Amino acid sequence: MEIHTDIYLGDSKDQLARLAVDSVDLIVTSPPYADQRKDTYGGIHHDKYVEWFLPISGQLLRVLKPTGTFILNIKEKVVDGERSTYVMELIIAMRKQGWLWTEEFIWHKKNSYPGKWPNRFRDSWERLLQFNKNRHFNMYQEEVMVPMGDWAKARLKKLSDTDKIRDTSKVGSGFGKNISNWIDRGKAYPTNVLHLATECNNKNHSAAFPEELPEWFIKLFTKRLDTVLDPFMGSGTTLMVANKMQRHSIGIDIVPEYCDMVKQQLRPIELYLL
Amino acid sequence: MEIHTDIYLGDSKDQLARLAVDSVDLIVTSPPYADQRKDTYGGIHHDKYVEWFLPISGQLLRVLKPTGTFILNIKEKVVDGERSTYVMELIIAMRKQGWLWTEEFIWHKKNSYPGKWPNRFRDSWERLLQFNKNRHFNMYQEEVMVPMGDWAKARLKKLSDTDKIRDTSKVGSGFGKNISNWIDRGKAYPTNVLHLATECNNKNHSAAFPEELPEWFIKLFTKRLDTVLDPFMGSGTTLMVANKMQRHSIGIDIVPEYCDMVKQQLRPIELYLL
DNA sequence: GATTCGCCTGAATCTAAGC
DNA sequence: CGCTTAGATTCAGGCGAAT
Repeated sequence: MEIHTDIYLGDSKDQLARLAVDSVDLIVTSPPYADQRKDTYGGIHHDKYVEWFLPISGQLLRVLKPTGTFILNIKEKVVDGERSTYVMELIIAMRKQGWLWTEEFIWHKKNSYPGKWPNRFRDSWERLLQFNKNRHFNMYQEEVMVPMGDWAKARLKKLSDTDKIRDTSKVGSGFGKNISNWIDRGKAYPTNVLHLATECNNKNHSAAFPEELPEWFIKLFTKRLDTVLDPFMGSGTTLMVANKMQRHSIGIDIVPEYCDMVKQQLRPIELYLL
Repeated sequence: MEIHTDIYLGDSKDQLARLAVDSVDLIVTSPPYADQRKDTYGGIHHDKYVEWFLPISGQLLRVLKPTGTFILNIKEKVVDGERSTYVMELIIAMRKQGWLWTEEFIWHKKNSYPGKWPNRFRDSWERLLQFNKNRHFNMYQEEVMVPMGDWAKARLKKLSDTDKIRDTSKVGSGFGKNISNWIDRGKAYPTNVLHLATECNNKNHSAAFPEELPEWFIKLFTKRLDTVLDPFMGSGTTLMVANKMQRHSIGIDIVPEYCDMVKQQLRPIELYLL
């Protein structure tokens, strides 16, 4: 039972063309945002971003399985006192390309970058856009259930009358059944807001992507031996997590140093699994 | 020192035409979302939403002072398995109309509506879009500062050498001065993510708008005797808060019952203030 | 061992100076 | 005068060392 990890060096668009149609279960990636990371990725201007990204998302649409999911981590920065609109335009353009814009998760970065400005607060959230090929896709919700907060215990102690009335009026058998489930497992389904701190350890690469983020989506949208793709691999956080979780993975990056580094880091994990 | 509260019954676009140019300091509103509230507001279809809203935002652009701010609470719902894109299109259209899209705050609704779906989690956030007429606008950041985390107290007990070095190396006199500020106030500036529960004890009006929401923006963007406008008043939460905070306010609603109700509720507040 | 404490830094953004 | 770069401002989580 071997876990494959393939790393391709080169431009995403070109390397993606080498992958087979309908071969990937989940794409999780954080591409270079507009006007950032000039040194490594060239820094795409916000006016050219949609034009730059569409050929890539076209390839992603090709390689993703019909039941698969594409998670895109992105956030527009401030340009000349305004939020840039390229992400809005990208969503609209990707829908025309054939994607379904299924959901937008919020990543609340609890430790956001400090700073003070006369007419703006610190930016402490990013978008996690979910795209799909079909309305029906694989989703394993039970895998990401979270422990209930104290509010649940308090509420369970004594159900108010309106609680009962309101819920039983909507679905005949819903509420009572759920309650028993809650007591059994003490867990609840999460929402579309994720609270995670950015990675803050002193490694060489800038991995502002905490492991919990890909981990959560890999749990939610794949099962063991599925295939995860990150076309902007960077320091390889997504691949590392996929590997640990017994998923096949494919990573692409244009920076040779990143590719080498990820290969280095994967070796010990593979040995450990043997 | 009398606080004015004006309530207009009728269609927003028409009633806004009665207001003077550059007369409002802050607009906070939660218009009917697309495909919702059919019974009271007619239920605007998501394909027609931009077309419906632009004449209203045009009037708002007219009545807002150059230093004023427009906060728009909105969230697209799911239509046929996808998030509707009308909010994205609205942002792009309003920029063409002359608005600056300055910021997007996230309202994290800690107690979101319960429910379970096969390929979707509960939606627990909404957009709070900030629009302005100019890059420079009034913002009173100190009014909404929040208590610092515990780490601050510990840190202030004894400043480490590196703390001083890091900051003094960059700015000659910066850090010592700041530290004293911190001691004085023990507070920090907030971020663009707001954590508020939805109002549970709401009465007749369908839109659950907690008082803390308009309160926060009124503190942040206005001072005493400024004017606050809500062109979709509903149950009048914004006006009530504005009144309590000694701001003039203007409310518009097409539903006579809401206008009557808000007038009723305002009377005791006015008496109290006298 | 459990807890505290200090060090470190992260997709920030504005203003002003430089070219 | 427009574009680019430097300087200034400022929180919170995580990790390792110390108690």
